[in-house]
Amino acid sequence: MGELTEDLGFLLARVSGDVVRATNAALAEEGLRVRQYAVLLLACDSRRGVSQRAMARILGLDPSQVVALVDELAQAGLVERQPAPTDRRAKLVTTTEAGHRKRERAAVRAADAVRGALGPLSAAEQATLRELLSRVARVASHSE
Amino acid sequence: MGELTEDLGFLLARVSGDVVRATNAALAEEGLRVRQYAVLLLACDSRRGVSQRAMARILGLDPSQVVALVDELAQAGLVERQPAPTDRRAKLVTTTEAGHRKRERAAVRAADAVRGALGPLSAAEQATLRELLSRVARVASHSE
DNA sequence: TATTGTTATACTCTATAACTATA
DNA sequence: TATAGTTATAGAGTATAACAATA
Repeated sequence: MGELTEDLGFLLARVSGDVVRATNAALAEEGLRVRQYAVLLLACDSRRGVSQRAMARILGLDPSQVVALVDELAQAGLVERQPAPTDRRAKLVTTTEAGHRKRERAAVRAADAVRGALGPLSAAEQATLRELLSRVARVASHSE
Repeated sequence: MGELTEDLGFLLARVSGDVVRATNAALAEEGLRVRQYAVLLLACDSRRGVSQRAMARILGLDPSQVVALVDELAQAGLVERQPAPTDRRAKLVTTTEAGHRKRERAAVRAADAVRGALGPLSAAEQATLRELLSRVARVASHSE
């Protein structure tokens, strides 16, 4: 074990890659990839829909990438674009009935995959990890 | 804040993405990307050189991806492929003088970038993060 | 002038399959 | 028969720039 394996940047990328791989494999049975699943979740958990710009900020993606993801989900009948009442430039993404059902099934598979990939850590340690990362992510979502 | 922002898989991918982005930007001044930097580090920290297969296992990459990375570093004069004495199939990757100097400069920039990207966490919290992730990564490196 | 959504383009990363030479 | 390195290819992810409609 050399210095690389103690590098925090490397470790994040390494573990994240494994977790994304495992999650993608699990979600494939529902016809979804992690990115699409994340967009679906954001739409599901919002009352009146989310603008694509807001999604991009939360996801850490370029707005143009969100367009493609919403396109795919819309084509699959899982989400819909609706005109925003207050701002005619914006479109709010909302979830269809099928989208909500899909999300339920996908959430179970995704959670299992993540838990499996992080097997070496106890539930308490996974909670610690979640707390630390969410602090970093929260700052990033605000400043972008 | 909905359920997505509490999802451990999402948080890992989100933070990892930001850190890789920041590190790539910092390493660009040395003409390197994180992947190349990781390979350079592995070669630097080995006495007699590392096989590409071993690198692939540690990095969590397909062996064919390592070929391309070593090609790029070799073309830049930073590493060299040498025949393995014990196994004529294998080639050991070693570092040149220029490679060692490049690594020194790159390491400073990379460390700064990671520390900056994880700014919301104290040094102790970053150490906790490192310890947790290294346990997961260690298991993954063995089983693949 | 700035912002939302969008299209387009190029580049990097990821996933597979196949081939060669050795073991 | 299995392993190390390699080549090739297609698909997913990332990074920019530009544009129309609207604020």
